[in-house]
Amino acid sequence: MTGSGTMSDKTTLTDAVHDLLKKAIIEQALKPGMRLPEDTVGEQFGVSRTIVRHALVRLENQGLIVTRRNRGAFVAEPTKEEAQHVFAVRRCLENEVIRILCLGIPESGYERLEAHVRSEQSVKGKDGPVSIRLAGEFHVLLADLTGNDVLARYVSEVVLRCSLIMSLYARSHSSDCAVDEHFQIIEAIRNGDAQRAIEIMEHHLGAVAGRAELSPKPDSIQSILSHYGKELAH
Amino acid sequence: MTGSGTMSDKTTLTDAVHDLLKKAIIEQALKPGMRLPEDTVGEQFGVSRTIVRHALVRLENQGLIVTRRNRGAFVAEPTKEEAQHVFAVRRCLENEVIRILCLGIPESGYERLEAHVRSEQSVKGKDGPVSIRLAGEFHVLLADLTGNDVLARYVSEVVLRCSLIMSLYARSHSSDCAVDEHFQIIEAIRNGDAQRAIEIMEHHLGAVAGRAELSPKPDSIQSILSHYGKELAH
DNA sequence: GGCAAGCAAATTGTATCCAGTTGACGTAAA
DNA sequence: TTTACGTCAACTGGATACAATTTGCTTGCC
Repeated sequence: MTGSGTMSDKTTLTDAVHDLLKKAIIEQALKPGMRLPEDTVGEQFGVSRTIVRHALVRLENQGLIVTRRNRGAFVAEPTKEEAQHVFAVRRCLENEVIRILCLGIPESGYERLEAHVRSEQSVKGKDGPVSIRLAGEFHVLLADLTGNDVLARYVSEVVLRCSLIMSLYARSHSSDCAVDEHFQIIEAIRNGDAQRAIEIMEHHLGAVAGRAELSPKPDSIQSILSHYGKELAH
Repeated sequence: MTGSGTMSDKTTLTDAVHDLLKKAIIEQALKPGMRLPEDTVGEQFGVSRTIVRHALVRLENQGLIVTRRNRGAFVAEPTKEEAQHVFAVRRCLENEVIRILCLGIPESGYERLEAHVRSEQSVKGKDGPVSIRLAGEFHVLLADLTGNDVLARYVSEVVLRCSLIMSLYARSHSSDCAVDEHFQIIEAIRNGDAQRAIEIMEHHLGAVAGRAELSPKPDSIQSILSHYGKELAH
């Protein structure tokens, strides 16, 4: 994460719990569909339900969990349809990022990018969850470099959701977001060739999405059971 | 009072308060910079601080308010820089919407769009706030028609923020989002000419943004006062 | 007269408490 | 054996109560 320093003095408890849960979800410690009772979570972190609830509200807004009335919170299980929606938005946003970066990039940009990719390489194939998280953070870093906070925030959200999606549907986790392609993206930006940079990014995201088995058909309970429903309807 | 409207049966109280505050902000009943003490708001709506807090968290996530630690919540006052960021993201997202719609649009789509624009016309020049809200909702409706919920949600957010921005910086409210242009957009989509549709949308959003006086320089308190600070520093 | 320290009011941050709802288990009847 | 019903435990939705922090004002000193 960007600011992994001491967070206890400036941020509120809610923020801390929120970050922890987010990380746990991304790193698949909390698997999709898993229940998140407020009591249990609060007990685990040593805070009261109030805090947990606030954190859950935020996570829901980010699409990482879903809540059902009087039932509580569950780690989101995006349908394949929803997953495609997220990927579509991500492509759109990240293309914009590339477009902006090709127009100009802060001095320290390349340094930070390359440093990040190197750190990705260092854990490549070793720690799955951390690898996934770092891969995502590369894209967030790109978005940050645009200087557009709004854009960066949305990119961050969709990248996170993509991580969740990949944990559900990806065939192989270890090689997510091939590091080579990250280098290629940096290079394309350095050359200022927006057209080519976007092509690479599209290919890159396509590869990531392709690693997930997102058949065009949705797989929601409703749509699955809709085929069987007729038998009962008679 | 809880009473204004039948909201209490399906949606949760938090949702109701959230919607009410959102509407109040968009319609400029709550002006940028205005404080939103939890007690006061809760008292006004007849709910406790707990509910208000949840609503505020959501509003903050949507960028409509900002909160400062131990200070409370304030209606957001986007700087001109931030405003440009929002507009940039909006352009990006809405172009994607157009692109998708040009590939295909639900049967009832044109009907709903035209009905909406007609309702826009009916209040044109009469009720400022409502007019602004309807104008925004046209764009949200467009996004909804893509069938991509994630995209629709983000569009909804940036449109809302744009409404807030316009209330801060727009020279003239009444003619926001010229209705004619909305018709043109519908027509372009009907023709399936994505290129031209995007052009129109770009022009349309450009016109909206142009109506706001967004000078390229940021206008944060710091940057403004930095010019005056010298006199005191001597 | 201006500045700093200190006190008091207001407001948020957090915890605890009560009530309403949901799902599950167990029991009884067909 | 299966189905229907009734009870119950667990949990969330919401409200209230307490603690910590900030702010504005007052007071005293330079």
